[in-house]
Amino acid sequence: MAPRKITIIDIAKRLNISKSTVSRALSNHHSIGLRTKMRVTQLASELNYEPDNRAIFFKQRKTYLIGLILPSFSNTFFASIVSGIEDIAYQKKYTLLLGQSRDDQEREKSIVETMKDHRVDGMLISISKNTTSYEHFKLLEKNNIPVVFIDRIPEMQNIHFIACKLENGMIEAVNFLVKKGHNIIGLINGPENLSASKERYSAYLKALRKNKIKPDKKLITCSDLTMEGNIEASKKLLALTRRPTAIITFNDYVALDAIDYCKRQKIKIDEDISFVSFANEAICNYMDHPPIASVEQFPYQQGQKATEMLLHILEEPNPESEKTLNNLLLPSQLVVRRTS
Amino acid sequence: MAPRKITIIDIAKRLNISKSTVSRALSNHHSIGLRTKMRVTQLASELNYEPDNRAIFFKQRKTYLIGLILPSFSNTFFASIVSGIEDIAYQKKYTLLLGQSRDDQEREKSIVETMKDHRVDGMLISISKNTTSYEHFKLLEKNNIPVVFIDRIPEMQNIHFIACKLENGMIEAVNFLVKKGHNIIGLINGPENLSASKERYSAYLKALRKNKIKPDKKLITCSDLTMEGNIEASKKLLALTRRPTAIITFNDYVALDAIDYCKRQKIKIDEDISFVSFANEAICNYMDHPPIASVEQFPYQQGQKATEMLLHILEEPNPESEKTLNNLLLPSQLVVRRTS
DNA sequence: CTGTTAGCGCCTTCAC
DNA sequence: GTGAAGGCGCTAACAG
Repeated sequence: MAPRKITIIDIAKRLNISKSTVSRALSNHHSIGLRTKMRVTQLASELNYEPDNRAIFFKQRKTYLIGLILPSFSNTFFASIVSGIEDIAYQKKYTLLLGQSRDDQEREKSIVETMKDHRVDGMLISISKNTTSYEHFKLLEKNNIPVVFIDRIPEMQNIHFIACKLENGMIEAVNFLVKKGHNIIGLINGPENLSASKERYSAYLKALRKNKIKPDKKLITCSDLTMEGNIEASKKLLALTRRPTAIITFNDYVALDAIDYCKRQKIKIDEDISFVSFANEAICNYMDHPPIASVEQFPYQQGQKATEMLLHILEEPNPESEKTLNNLLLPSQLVVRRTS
Repeated sequence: MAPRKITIIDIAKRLNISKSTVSRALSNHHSIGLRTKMRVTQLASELNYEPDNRAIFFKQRKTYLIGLILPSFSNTFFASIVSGIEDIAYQKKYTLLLGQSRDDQEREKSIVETMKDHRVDGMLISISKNTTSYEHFKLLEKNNIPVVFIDRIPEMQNIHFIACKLENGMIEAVNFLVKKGHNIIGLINGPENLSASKERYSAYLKALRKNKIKPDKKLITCSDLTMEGNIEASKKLLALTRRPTAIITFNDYVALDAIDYCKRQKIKIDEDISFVSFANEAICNYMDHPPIASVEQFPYQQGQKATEMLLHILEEPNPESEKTLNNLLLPSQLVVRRTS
């Protein structure tokens, strides 16, 4: 049991006044005499009195806590999301509760429950790539805890979410490569259950068709986004007799592993093969042979918008009956890297 | 005001029993009849009853919340610290409150206050590189909120902390370079007020002396760790008439900027100049010319140890009078990169 | 076995 | 201007 701290009752006793007076004095209520107000604030600071927010929030049935669950923080994409979220939340006096799912559905579930138990006012979630059951999210709905999903969205009805529209980025990517003369363009996609993968996939097909290129199933593969998976996928595409001259990857990290693999196989980057990826990670600018272009997904902005959306929902407690859905798709954008 | 949720009182009323009975039934107290226990749990789940942890913690004067403040999450060093922390905290049912100081003292201060207001049980802090006043940390002490500092430690007396001992790493680094034939070895250090910088500095001098190399002030410079600062520092060292053949940098990111600068100046990496750095960031393995060696600082382990330390303090509420100090210095370790 | 009561720290009517 | 009383949701000491 933590040690007791100074409360308004302690102050009241010492001053021989009632706790309500102390309360009012501290919150600068107009109907309190200047003298008592002074005495109270004086003593309060002497005793190092600190109001207990929890008691207040408790009464208000509010915590000013937002639960945030991401697969991981180790890549800068998610780190940027966090920054965007934090900047908005911080302004509005909300604090973030943090959890990494590690792409583990059970862990995600358990974190959701913990945060629910902490009575967070709302949640921001980017789902794990292995999440296939959505029971834990429905639990939140039951508990009237609003959720805004970010970037990795579950396939559920009636949810709030924000994501980056990948279709246009993928089309720009394909167009870019075609313009450079490529017509055998491979795709290393992400886990199939992610909506982000499905979106890339269909946009890829659409873009090829627009460019009158017949899709070749052999040129399409998936990775689980581990280094091993990335290398495995690269191996598969590069071993084809009809080898691609360009590959579009799920994100920059996949591309980096693929490029590394090529180098070890003495396949020359930007000559034998070119890479275009997603995420536009800044670290790639330090590479000698980064992907020549990358689709920017604006993680910082996604984080900001998601938070604004959530706060909007929180501040506007409209009746259940007319629950309005909030969702937003920011357009992505192909960024061509400066050639060094 | 958030909507009211089901409470034990609601259950008690419907069942015509007292709320204490409900409370006991729910927490599986031995002295409750099986029948009532059944009825209670039954109704509870029907009504989607969810206990309010806050009321419980409120009584216990505990929150199971740990405040975490880091300069940023965008670099993987801090991301690893977070992972280490989270893994331990998660096991012990503690949840993390998150804040980024952005290396801004005022922001750090304000986050500390917010977390104090949320009555976190304890805090883990890696201080901002611009923090020079420690008032906000003393405030925490006054409030009996224990703090364990991680990696970036303020120069205060009587604090708990964990860091990585850099002296041995720096000495290994210098020895390594000397063995490779270098005797003009530069240093790009970090902000001077960081203890981590001071430690590198004195270890650097010590190591040179051990190797009978006379230190040259011109070969030592500092960066504020921004890209501009890193480049500025590189410029300065490389413009020397007695140009270093090797440079040790504060961390990998500094080295990357320096290497980038060299390349643009047509200074050949690993021929004209070699780099050794700190942090051993995995991303460097993708580079064509990463620093040839880097001092591993074990951020994940630091995070783990810090959390264990904090939890130990929390669970062992020994009287103020005999407050024991906890601190730990993990040894660092020079890691030589595979040459590709 | 179960009910009553009190209290965690604060705010907020309602009185005077 | 100030005090008294009640309640937020829950647990626990004390009675039966």
